[in-house]
Amino acid sequence: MSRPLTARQQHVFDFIVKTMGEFGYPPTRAEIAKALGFRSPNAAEEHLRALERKGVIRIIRNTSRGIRLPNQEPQEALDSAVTTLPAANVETLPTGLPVIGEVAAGSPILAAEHIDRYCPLPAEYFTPKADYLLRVRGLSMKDIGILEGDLLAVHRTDRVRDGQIVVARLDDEVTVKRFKRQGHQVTLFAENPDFAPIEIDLRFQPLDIEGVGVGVIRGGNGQALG
Amino acid sequence: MSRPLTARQQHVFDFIVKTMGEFGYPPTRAEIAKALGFRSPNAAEEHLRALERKGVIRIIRNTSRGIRLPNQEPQEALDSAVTTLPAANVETLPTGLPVIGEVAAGSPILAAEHIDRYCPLPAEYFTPKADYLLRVRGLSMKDIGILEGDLLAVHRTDRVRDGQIVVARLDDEVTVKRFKRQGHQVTLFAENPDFAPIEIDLRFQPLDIEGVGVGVIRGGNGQALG
DNA sequence: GAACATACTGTATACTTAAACACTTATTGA
DNA sequence: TCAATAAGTGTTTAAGTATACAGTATGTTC
Repeated sequence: MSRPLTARQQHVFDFIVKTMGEFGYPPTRAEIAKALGFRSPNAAEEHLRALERKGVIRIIRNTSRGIRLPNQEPQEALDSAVTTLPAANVETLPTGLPVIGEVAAGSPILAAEHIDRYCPLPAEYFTPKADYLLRVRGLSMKDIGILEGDLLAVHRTDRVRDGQIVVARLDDEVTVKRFKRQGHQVTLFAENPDFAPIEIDLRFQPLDIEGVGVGVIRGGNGQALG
Repeated sequence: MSRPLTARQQHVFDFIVKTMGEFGYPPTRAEIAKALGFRSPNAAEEHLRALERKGVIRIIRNTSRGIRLPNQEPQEALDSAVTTLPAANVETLPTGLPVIGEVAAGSPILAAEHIDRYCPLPAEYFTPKADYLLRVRGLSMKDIGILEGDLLAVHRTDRVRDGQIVVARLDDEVTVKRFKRQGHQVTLFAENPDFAPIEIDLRFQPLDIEGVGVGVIRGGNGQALG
């Protein structure tokens, strides 16, 4: 661990947290300066650099309000907002896990029109909890028993570990693979000798991790087994 | 209340929610345009105006990333949503499907002492309906995606057709195989080259068919996927 | 058939913001 | 006492961003 924050750095950090809680987005340098009484936005800039060096925030370069708190987990609250909001908009009150079919390019997985139906299984049946069921296309994961048409239970997160089965978005296509990372280099392994691993250099190619696989369901849609 | 969102407006809204969950701050007009495939940031601007008119977001004027979700407000609402949903499920789901672990020699499958627990899924989720879930031992069916530890949903019947996945009792052992019959001769095929088919002559050897496989569930008992 | 909303393309402009550079002052530890 | 760190002021600039204005096309409603 690095050194603790100075009193002034703590003030800046507290203001960031307070702003994000109050407004839903981080402050600018100018806003920090005004709140803390600095006459120059550069004072805020240098405080942010110090906070980043000490690991309590992350700065996204050249991005307005590009401040992230790695410690905080807004994932849960916002995730449930995703799943409850469509329910509020739609007249029906579906229970259970949404089943996601085809995912159109450029659109988020949980968009309402992707939802085929609901599977009457509580999210907590799986650990960590499942957020949706993704209908699997292709046989690239057949060697670990994930076949065409299966429903993959997915827990939404972008924090994944080596060896996990991940749902990733690559060139706007959603794919299921085994994840491995070495520095900038990510390898997505199929579990089928007919499919080559996919290599991604995170510096040049974007990779969105949609979640990790936490379960599989086959059958139940009228289709025969085998 | 105002009119519901159009499909496209829902896409934009979903992207905002996703971005806030993923990065901790809302997107810019340009980021929305890029994600949704617009060539002009003005398309995003006008969608944001529409979303604000319909009350699902609030726009802070002349502020970068100045988008707020009024729904995101209270921790209470989200917490109660989380806590009430499982409760609703418990009420609606009476018992669910019994999960059968080890089956002792000489005893019927559905004997009470074999029941590990219950899976909160209605029998009718599968077709034909499932009567119980059998925990699979061994990898003899791995080529059709039935692995060690999986739960095989079983419909109780002794009328089976060629090619079906059956639960059979052979020498008081319960086994899962693919069924094929020619006159007196029954062949039980494994789906794994390491296992040889089992030949049974019904005139000399008893074969009890316990049921047919109608589905598979993996995960959900705390075990990791993959 | 006119009026209106949705859903965009394309361009332009002014404000917002991040971030570099130059410099000052005080405090701390070697 | 020297060097490093913290905590600033003040200015500048390029990039990021919101937002207005002018169109086009396609539906839906009265």
